[in-house]
Amino acid sequence: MATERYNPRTAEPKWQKAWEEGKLFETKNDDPRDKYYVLEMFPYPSGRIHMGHVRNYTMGDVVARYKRAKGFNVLHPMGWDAFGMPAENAAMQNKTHPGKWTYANIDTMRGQLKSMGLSLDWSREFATCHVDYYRHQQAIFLDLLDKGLAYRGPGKVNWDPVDQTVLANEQVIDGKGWRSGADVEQREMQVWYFRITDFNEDLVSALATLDQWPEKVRLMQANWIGRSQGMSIRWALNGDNAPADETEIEVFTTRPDTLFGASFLAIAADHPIAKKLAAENPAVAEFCDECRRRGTSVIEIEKGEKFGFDTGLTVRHPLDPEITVPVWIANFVLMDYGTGAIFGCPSGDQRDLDFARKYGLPAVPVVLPKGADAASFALGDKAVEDAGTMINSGFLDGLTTTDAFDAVAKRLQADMLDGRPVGTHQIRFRLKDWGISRQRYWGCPIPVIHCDECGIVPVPKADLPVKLPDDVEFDRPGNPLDRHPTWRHVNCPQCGQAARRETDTMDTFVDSSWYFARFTAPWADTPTIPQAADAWLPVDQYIGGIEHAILHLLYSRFFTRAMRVADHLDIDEPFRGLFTQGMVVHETYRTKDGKWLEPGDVRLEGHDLTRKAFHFTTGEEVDIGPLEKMSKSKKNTIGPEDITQSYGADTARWFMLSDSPPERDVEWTDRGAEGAHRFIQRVWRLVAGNAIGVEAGDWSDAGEQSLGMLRATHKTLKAIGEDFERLAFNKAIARIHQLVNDIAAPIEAAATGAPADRAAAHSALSILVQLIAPVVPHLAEECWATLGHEGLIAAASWPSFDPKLVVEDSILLPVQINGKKRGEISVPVAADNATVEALVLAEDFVTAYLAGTAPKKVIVVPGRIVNIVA
RNA sequence: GCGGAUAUGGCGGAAUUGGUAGACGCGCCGGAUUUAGGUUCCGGUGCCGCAAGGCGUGGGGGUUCGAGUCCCUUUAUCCGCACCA
Repeated sequence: MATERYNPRTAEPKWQKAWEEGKLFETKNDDPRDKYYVLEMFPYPSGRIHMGHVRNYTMGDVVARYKRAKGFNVLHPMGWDAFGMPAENAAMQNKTHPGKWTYANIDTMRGQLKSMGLSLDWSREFATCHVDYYRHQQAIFLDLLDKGLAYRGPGKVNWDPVDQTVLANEQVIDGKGWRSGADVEQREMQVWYFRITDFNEDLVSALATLDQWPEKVRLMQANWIGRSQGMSIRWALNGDNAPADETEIEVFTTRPDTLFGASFLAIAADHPIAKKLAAENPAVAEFCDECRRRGTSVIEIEKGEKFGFDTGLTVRHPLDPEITVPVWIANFVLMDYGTGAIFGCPSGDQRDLDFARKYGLPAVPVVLPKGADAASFALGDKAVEDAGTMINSGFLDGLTTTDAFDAVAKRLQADMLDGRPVGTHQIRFRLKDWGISRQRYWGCPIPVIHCDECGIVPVPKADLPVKLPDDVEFDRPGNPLDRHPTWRHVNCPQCGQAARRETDTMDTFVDSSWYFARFTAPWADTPTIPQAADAWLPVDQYIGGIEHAILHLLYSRFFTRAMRVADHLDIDEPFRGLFTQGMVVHETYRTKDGKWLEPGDVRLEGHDLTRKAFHFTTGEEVDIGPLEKMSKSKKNTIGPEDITQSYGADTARWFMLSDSPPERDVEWTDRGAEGAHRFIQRVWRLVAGNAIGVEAGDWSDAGEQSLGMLRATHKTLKAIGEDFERLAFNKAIARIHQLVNDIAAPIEAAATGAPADRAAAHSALSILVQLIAPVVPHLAEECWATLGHEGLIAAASWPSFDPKLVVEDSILLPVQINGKKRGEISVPVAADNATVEALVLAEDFVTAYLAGTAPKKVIVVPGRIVNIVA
């Protein structure tokens, strides 16, 4: 009798209901078992769940279900990173309120996630845009203000002069405002900062403790924080034409050894001296404005043309006052880095060399590269950035670059300028303080009040929350909080005089910098319950996209430290294990006139190289484009419901983890999804088709074929546990395929055999179902019940492998002759090298090769390989 | 520009530490069953060659008994760069 096909459309909702009614995934804080906290980066409620989410949350769910089966008290929560710009854009476009749009999206997406069968604790769900969340964030802000970790200072923003609004970098397209098209200006204003640089040394050194983070991410963070050792050197300005009160320019350098190669000083357009010069000289002002117009993002500056302006000022060389060096303003020098001034050494730095060549500044070689001839060496188009021997450098000549560094340091620390050393050793960081002010509505209001009498006054904690007003309009650009008729007008909490609320809201990265702590006690009327946070944290396994490798993860690490200062928790690092998963990509389709088409609009014909695409309705031939991250703009998205409705959530889950290693991109293909579904049906046939014959029992008397089947099963069980621990899902899935291939025939034979064989088949099938349960939980429940097990598999313990069943007594060793495989030999596992060597040399194919000559050497790698050098 | 990564059959990929390259899946070819098709089952499938055999992990060079893996060099592609989340 043919087994009926497994029907996910009826099975999946049934088991989801059973889990929910049994409250299987609701986690208690007072559970005595060991904790395990698995967290996926929570989603921004953009509208619908996409395949990237499915992949991310499936990975987390496999870990959660596996760890739960292993006996841990697992915390696996879900929430919404719900503040942000897209909600305001939607509000402008659709004449709705950002909150309404956001909460509607959350409802949709929650439903989609639930249909995925994720083992989430929904009782801890929250959205960061809800006042019950952001009121606590305001409390934390006040604590940080109190501890000196939040402050207000000058900052630069993109200003759209037509829309009269601040723009995000994303909203600046080729230097123009995205809506107005106006040239964007850089404007300085007072903004709020978090003092992340207070922790820069710790943030970089503690990276060494994060041994369960990808090496790549740790490196990216270290480079981002950018610790560098060097010297701060003061250059005395030559007096006659220097601006008032300016006597020197301080420069930070990591290469004081190349000081004799200095041919100019370059300062940033925002350097105080440049500003003073600009105030007097329109040509300087024009040049500085031009620098600001070119944009300030690193990428624009580094890629763009380097240009400079000769100020006419000169400075005296710190090692030889006879030498004077001109001072330029240059667009590639940033006020944010170091001191906002550099000394240009054309021979030792490619950028400086290009600059010197462009403006006819001298370029004298000071480092002789290793192996170069001193007499003939000349500087070409390439600067010498590597170590070497000093030349043309006065008292440094002949020293190595390292020794020259020390010699210069010694000298400059002894030399005095205005009673202070000319040079001092310094450690500098590239990391800047975190600017958190956003001139937007849909964010957490910064809880301070500006009073003409008292200055900046924190909102008293008793007055929290500072709630966002609901009655706002998005009919024009700018921050609705600024033009709200009443919201900003309050009395000063200190003096009672009329005062103004801060209308800046916080960067949404603040919201996501502590949500993982909030999940440990989301009901608390304080930001955290410190005991709960300390018990659950750090997150044991955090999973998310590599795009967050720097900002979100660094901010969270900072926030954890800041919250410790404010006594909200007491841990070192927020995330013990980190995994960064790859994207889900899909082919793109465009008509000949360049319009994007959805996969559903396209009909594919042919195979591989001959493959062509045609527009479904017009029949027009369509260009098949490259694999791209699924995105609305390129219309190459596949929604999870497309799959769940036809194949079920398990198919989507299985496919998302198949084939591609989880850290790499995976391509969504219909064929792949079909393959995943085929496998699900295959497992169902194997289980349901044999369920009548098998039953639990003693299999110790089972036949050799049945025991072989159990050996294969237990070996796989052992290996899969290791795969899941390492998040090697693709390998686990390959192994499960292999196992099903191996045991399908023995199962069928055993199911109609002796009681011991039928018991063996029952045992093997039960283990197989448990192995797939973390990935395809609905199918596993259906199979589990069909095999006659009581209770839900979601609540069952992970099986343990039988050590007797995973060892072999003989092993097949490959035999190489001169490094080429020529045959195999079966040897006892216990055999020593001499025995193996003797056995190998007696083999026919070996003696035939050697033809009577003695081998030069025989290498036996126990358990691995034998190589004969003839 | 700076920083980071990747490269293996027709395709996605596997190969714990330097030890059988191509597991597993997709696709394709052949067969069986059913047949309206799909499904299902069995066999084959790196390349060249009739075969013996040879060649094969982006290219070039090196270390080693042995290299996808280590070293040098080179090419191509991808990602991040501080107000997108």
